[in-house]
Amino acid sequence: MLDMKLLRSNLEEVKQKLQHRGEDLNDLDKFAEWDEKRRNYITETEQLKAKRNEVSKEIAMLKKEKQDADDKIKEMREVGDRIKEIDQELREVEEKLQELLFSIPNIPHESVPIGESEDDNVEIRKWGEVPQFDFEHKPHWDVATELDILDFERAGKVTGSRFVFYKGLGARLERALINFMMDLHADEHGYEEMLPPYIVNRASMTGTGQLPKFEEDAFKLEDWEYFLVPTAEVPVTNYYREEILNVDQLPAKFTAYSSSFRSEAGSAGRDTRGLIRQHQFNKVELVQFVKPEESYDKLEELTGHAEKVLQLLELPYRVLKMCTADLGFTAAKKYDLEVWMPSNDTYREISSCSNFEDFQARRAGIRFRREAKGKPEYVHTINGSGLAVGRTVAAILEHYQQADGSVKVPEVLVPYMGGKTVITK
RNA sequence: GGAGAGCUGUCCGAGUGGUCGAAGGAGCACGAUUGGAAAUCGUGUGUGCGGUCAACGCCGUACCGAGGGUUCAAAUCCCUCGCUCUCCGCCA
Repeated sequence: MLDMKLLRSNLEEVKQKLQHRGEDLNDLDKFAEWDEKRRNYITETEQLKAKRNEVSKEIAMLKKEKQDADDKIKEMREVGDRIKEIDQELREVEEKLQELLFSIPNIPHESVPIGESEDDNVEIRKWGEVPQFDFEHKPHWDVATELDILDFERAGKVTGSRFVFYKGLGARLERALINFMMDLHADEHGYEEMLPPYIVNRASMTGTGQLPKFEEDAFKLEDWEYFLVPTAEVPVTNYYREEILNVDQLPAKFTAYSSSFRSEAGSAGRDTRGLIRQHQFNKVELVQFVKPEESYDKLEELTGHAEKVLQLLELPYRVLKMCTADLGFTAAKKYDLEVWMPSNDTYREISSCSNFEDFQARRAGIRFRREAKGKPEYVHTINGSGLAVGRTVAAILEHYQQADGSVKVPEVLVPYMGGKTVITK
């Protein structure tokens, strides 16, 4: 959510900054009208309320002295009716205004490249060598199915498409990766570990920006105003919803493992095979609540924390700076980490690191105070995957496969795999 | 699932229709006192919105779990919902 005061004073400038996002902004023109209406209603109703409060005190006095107050009571009854009318109008215009505010995306940071599509994202660095294989190379789903460590078919029977069973050392590998990532972020990168609820309420989904606009992307529980989390970002960011933090709590850094659930509405037919696009996947998330002046430095730092996972796993990747058209609704700036995926012969997204500035904080009411009596200010929130675990497994299976069909265990994972150095049949 | 109790400011806690943004206490901040500290005394100590101001601020309004209702007037009465606690049942 954007600052209403900013919209009030610089509407044209905001529109200009948003124009490269490729979003429909026609409603923005209504802002000035509704905002003015709202303020007029407020002024009017508050004046009447002041009057009512005043006269009510007089009525109390009169009654105490056993005097007649019928005239004043009658007058106030009319005032009360009028207040009700105006409040109703006010409520209606505020609803429209809020709907509008919730539909406006975040303003891109000045360092974000202007672009029309994902083709305009800018590669800013590359790490590692793209591998050459001297044997017939297989996609990860074939590697895994032959080793009997992933079972897509039975998952289709038990649940449906885009679900999977991990088995044996496959399940162990997923668990090893989760532990490895969590340990790295908790012990080396200074994040506090968190295990959040997998189900959240509507207010939380609204706080981080999934709702109201993207409800079709989420799994909603029937008969409940509850949603399966699409990412641990939602519960962890909302941990401090409607709170005022002390400045010495910042930066607050949390790393959380959770399963993530996405309906994948609109991506029918894409990545139908393998682990790349599942309705349920595991993810280790990094979330930071920071002071506004630090958020861009912290974004670089957090992105580095995610990159460190790929480096330790020795998986080649590149970092993309997302352009205005590919920022998503909530981010002011975003880096994607893409791992080389041999079966696709291209890089595939494995992490997304974003600075939301105060966009989420304003929606979720997360503030901090610099001094004991200072005015509360909105924090900045940043987060990133560190990493998407399923896609990491896919990358490992493809990069570490050997000619005989076995898969070597990356060195850093060996202790997490009970000492096993290779996955064989 | 059944029965009951509760939800008030940073915290504890009083308040069952009028002068209550809310007693009292604790905490915290500042000042006095002190060589320094403790103790003591004094002052202050929420947020949103609207208005006003160069600014400190000031004025108005709203907020006592959330939302609705009754009333001239609601922390206080009524309804719905949420959460917490206790007992019973069930259960990993």
